Amino acid sequence: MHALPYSQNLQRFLDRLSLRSILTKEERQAILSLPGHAKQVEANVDFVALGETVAHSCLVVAGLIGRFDQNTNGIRQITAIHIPGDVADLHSVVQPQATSALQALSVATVLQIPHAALRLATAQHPALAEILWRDCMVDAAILSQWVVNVGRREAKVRIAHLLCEMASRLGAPTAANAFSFPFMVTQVQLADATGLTGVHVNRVLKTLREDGLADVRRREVTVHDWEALVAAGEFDPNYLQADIRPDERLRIVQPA
Amino acid sequence: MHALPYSQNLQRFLDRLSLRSILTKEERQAILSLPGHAKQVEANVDFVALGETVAHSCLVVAGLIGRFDQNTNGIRQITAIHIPGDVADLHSVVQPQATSALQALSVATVLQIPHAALRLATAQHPALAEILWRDCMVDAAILSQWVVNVGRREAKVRIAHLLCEMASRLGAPTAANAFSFPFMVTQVQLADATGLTGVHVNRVLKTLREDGLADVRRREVTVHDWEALVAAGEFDPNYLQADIRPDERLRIVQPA
DNA sequence: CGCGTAGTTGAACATTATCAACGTTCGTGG
DNA sequence: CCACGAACGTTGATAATGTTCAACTACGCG
Repeated sequence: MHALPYSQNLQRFLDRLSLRSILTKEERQAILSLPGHAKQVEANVDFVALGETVAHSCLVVAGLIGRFDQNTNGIRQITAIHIPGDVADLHSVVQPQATSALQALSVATVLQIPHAALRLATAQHPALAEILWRDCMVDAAILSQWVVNVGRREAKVRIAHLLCEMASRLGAPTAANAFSFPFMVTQVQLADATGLTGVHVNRVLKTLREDGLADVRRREVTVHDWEALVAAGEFDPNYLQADIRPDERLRIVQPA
Repeated sequence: MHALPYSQNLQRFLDRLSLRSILTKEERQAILSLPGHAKQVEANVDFVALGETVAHSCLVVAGLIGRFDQNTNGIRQITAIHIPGDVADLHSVVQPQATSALQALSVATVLQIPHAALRLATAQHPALAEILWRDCMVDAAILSQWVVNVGRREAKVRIAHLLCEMASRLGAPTAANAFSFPFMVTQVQLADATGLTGVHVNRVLKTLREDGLADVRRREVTVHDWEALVAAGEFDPNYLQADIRPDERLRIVQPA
């Protein structure tokens, strides 16, 4: 993994927070000063296990991190995909007993930030509690959409929706209607995220390709017609809360 | 609706918070002193609409409140069911623009608590921010299980799981293996919560009845064999985080 | 007693799963 | 740099699960 300068990893997290919250200079500095221990995590290995009590949260530095649950037959369901800049289990600060496992979708790097440091930061800067809380709620809004995706959309729509969501979150779509972006997941992982089987995902991807919407292969998504893909995926990016204007960004505790 | 003494509504919310957090006397008092405006909400009418910016959160006093999303065909998906004592949209304190609609499942009463009051309380008692944040994360853990339910379980298991979850959250299961509890939802709402059709829910409920597991009729669930229902629903109550021992309850900001 | 909502049932159909085989790509060590 | 094995992707045939449509029944409320 290309090692970014240490502070740059935290900068991405700060950027994410700043999308929805206003931070003072001191609060920004507190985020950027968080300590952390970089760790490489292998694909298909839990680095946080179900039921485990953790003492740090994992900032995604590179790669993708999935949140995994399963039914009693061991059939898996991915309930969240975290991208660089996300803290995959920020919720563990207030709820350290894991209710899902965490796994890299392909080899990834995370920065383990001790809860103690996050707690200290929120104690010194009370507004940070609300800012981190808000960050968790963005993930909850995404999760809510996943319920709809898996519960009330057909296979093709589900996959198109997931592709749209990931493209948007990764900041891939530009003015152009066609573009491509790396997406390091297998078809089976795509199936686990959409509640389908690997075989069926394969067939759906084929039709997306044949319809000229998008080509998903070799861990890369090539969108040929973004508008059409958005329509096929019934995608309305509003729930991502990613385009909140600066004057709409929230601040509950007023700066001193 | 039988009008509880006003403070008793907030007491149930405080009870819920106290299940997972330790509150000081002052913090308890701050919760109990929250102002609110009681409001009766009709079934099948959004009292919070998608995209609306709200200025208060709704504590459920009586009845059940559903969080509704839908696909572009208008087919609905219920992503959460809130019971008395829950604040259905506590997240709106930090994210006031609604990403789902709220509706009563049958006529219900809510207490609208102004965000301003909640903000003031958290400003005066910083630990409340973490306590409310934690409360939201309990709902997120439930939401995560709903993704699994809808994505990776068969119809009968889904419905059994939902019944188990609601029974547990309502505090219905006792030492006895058979009991009953009111559950004011229609079969179609059950379908919207599980990602099925009303017709299929009807058939599944019939088999649950024939198998001697549970009888769901006339807005009342009669569990005949709790253990068997738990097995049929692949239900592991751990994710509810409802049985955290007092010494495991969290407190980040230490009392002064 | 009549009307609207909710629940029930059957038959035909659609979507997705399952099973099984085969093809392709990628990474590793010789 | 090539060969090999393992993981990943592709395809067809068949089966299971749940949907749709349509009709009919039961219940609650005025």
